[in-house]
Amino acid sequence: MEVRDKIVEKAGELMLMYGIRTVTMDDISRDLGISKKTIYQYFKDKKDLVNTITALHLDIEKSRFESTELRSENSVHELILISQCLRESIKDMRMNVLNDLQKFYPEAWKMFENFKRNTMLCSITRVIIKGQEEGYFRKEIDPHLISIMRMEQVHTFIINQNLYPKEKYTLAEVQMQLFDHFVHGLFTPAGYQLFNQYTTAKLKSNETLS
DNA sequence: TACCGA
DNA sequence: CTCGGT
Repeated sequence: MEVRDKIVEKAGELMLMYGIRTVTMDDISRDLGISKKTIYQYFKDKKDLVNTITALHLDIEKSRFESTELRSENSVHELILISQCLRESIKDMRMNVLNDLQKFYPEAWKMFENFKRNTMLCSITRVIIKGQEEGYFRKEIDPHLISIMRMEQVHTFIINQNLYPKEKYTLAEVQMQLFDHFVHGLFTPAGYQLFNQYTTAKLKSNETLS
């Protein structure tokens, strides 16, 4: 494996775990057993390294969002897959990391915002349109408006954790509630019925697992 | 590894 | 003093 890739991999791992500012260039080089000089042969500065890691991370995320269309049987199923992607990508984001990006790495933060406003938004908008064509989602829904609302809703509750009592709910629980509320405003009776088939099937498979 | 400067 | 950068 290329030295550059090792740097990106290790730095990304450390920064995801401990936050960006708490991981120093010394930490990264020590962990890899290389000199700082070597890192600076591949990256102009720390900002450059952070941007590279962010871009790579978002690239992987993007391909996950773009895979839902092929993997899904219908729009209701795809909506479930997209929400899984959403939850996964939330799980990967440590609040520490997002704050550091927002405050000290504005370029990388912009990448995140673009990702949110492009990839995630497009996925949701597209699945809503598909669902309307298939008769599972209500025609009265404006796909563009409602997908923006959904996106902002998800994001607001990540960024602003003091919106809900943290001792009472986990972020995952909050997001599940929001998802449930969202889909039930979206479904036609046929969509609702199909959705329940998926969720009860999921419960059964969980029972066999445990 | 030592060192400088923010 | 800490940490990015030389």
